[in-house]
Amino acid sequence: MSIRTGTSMDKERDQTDKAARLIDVARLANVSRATAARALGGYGLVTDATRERVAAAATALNYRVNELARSMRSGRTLTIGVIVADITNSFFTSAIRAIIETAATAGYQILVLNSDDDIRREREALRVLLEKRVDGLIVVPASPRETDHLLARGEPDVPIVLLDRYIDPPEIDFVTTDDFEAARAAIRLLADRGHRRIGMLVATAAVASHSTKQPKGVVTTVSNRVDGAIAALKELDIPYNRDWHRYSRTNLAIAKAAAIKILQTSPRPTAVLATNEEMALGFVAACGELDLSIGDDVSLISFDDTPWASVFRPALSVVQRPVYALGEAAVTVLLSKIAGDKTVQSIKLPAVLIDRNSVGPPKTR
Amino acid sequence: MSIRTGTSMDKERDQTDKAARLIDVARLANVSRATAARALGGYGLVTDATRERVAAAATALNYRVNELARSMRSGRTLTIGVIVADITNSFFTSAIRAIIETAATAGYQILVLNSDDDIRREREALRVLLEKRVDGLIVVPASPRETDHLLARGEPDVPIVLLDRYIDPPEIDFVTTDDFEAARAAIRLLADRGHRRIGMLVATAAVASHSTKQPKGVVTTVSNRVDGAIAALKELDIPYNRDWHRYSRTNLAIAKAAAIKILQTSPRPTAVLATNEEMALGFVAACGELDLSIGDDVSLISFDDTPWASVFRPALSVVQRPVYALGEAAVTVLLSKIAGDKTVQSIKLPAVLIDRNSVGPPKTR
DNA sequence: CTGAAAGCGCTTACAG
DNA sequence: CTGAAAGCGCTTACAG
Repeated sequence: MSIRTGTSMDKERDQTDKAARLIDVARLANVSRATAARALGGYGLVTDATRERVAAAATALNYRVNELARSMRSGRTLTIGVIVADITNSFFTSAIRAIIETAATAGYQILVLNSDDDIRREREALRVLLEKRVDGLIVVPASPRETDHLLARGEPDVPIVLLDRYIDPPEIDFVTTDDFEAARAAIRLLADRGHRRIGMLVATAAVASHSTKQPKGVVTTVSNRVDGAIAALKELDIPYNRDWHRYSRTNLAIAKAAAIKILQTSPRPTAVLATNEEMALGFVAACGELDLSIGDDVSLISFDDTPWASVFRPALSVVQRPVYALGEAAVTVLLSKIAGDKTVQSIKLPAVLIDRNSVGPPKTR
Repeated sequence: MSIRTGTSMDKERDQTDKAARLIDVARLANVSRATAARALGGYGLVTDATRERVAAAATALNYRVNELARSMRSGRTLTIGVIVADITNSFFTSAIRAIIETAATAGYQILVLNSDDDIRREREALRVLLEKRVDGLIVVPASPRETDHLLARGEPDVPIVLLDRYIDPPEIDFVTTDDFEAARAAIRLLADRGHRRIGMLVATAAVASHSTKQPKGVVTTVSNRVDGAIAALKELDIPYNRDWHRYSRTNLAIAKAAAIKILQTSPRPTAVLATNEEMALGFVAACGELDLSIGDDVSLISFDDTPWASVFRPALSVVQRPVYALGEAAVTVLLSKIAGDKTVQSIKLPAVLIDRNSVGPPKTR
């Protein structure tokens, strides 16, 4: 019967040679492949006796299903592809953790790729994920405009949800923070405390170093935060001073240089809003170098509540984005789309202001 | 000829219905599947004319190879599975980045899973990766002893390399830092600066909260660092004081509590070695709470050069592990094993001491 | 409740 | 240089 290899040392070979296949398990349990599959997969009808025999055979042979074959036949991989801008950024790693945990409860695995905020790498990552036949995609898009590859995913429509940022004609579902409101609230906090000279340190991958004017192709989180801040300034009749606003590449050294530029204007701003962890760090470093005391000589509020933000002296006042909820929501929306839901769901979650000690009253010299 | 579907609206269907397959491309280009595959894959012999015709057909149909099928047939997935303790930890994310970049140059993709330093989740992650038929594995093992699943990977021996930590009888290749020497050097730096009352804040997942005695099942990086530190103390004839040494779960609040315990002994240590980012942060938080000035009232040196370490005031003196080189080396070793190399290669890279401003002379009251 | 057969989409020998 | 055929390891209808 055993056509596969034939001779007497089958047992030994099974252990040392090749991974056991379903047919090996089936033979050992004296059933057909179909029955073995049903027993192992826990679907269809099988007698308890058969199920046990098959289970025992599988254990004996150290059988492990070949997911490649299973997926090919079933047409599903139970895998979600994720493309983030920067796997090294704590905001994204926290989001990834939320995605992994949420997806796991539904039996889905996660395949994470990095785009480095580079549209070419994003295209490449998308291609790879599609070739691996992921069942759905969660993408932090590198650009709000260059989106053809996201829109034309080829396949009979692999479901996709954008995370954190969205695209310009909002043709794809997204899950994000209300960045406009968050920035607006941050500015209002500064104003409430008496600040009238307010600057901004804005992180973006769209610029090589740092610059005073907004580069092209800036991502929605960036434009929304800037717009929200400017709207607040207008509402409050606070003048907008170009020299106090800088767009900086997301990089500590560059952020520091940009912050120094801002702080060397005269008069300098009495308070600054930083749009992410690197900008906050760069600002702190600049203050160290210029011997300015934060919360006293100059105030700081920044996006994202990193672990060190509360440990710093002074503890940093921050805009805390609901990162876990964001990742969770992205998966939930995606799973509903995978299940066939056609309605577009775009979710904007509110951020919360955590006021610690880096925002004091303005120091008037 | 066209058995698949038959009728006249084939073109339309190809665009809206199903993803194009190799056979669709082949038909459109008027060649066999074998030829189409060769043209697309860039292997075997094909005329330029044929190659171009096939390429045009592929583009026209928006063809994307099915990696599942390709892998099943070829027996390779060009994917490396990675299991890390904590995807949220900056040391591991930097290592992952190095792994991704190094692997990419050889055409390999990375599939990252998280174990949370939990042996059960590690087993589960391993199973998933093996079922997905990864070509190799890079694992940060959660335990030096519970290693049966790592040793018996089933498959005809899927290559594996351990990263950062290794297992007790060192039966599996590993790439790690020389933690013993690094800790020893850190202690010597403290001693050189005059410290004789030296404590240690040790991160470990093997304890629920914090404790004064070393828990069972501690990972090699932990035991090596502790051993290195103790060896240095012995060499220098510095007394070892149990109350100044704490094992803490890797968690900011717990680390802070543990640090407070250490700092409330009397006399308290004049310097402390922290074994990772969380411990350093916890120690800083504790000093803030107890109103102790770092580098003055008490000195600190810690493992891992995080972005904020140099921005803090005082800037933290740290043991900088060669994280990028570690990830790179892990991939290099793994690829050589995938290529069939049977020699065991265990690599220990040296760390470097970066002395900034958190280590001052001991303050004698 | 169980089995025989077909087929998922490729690539790999083998012929020509 | 190109093609016909087999087969990777499963699961899915379809019979019985």
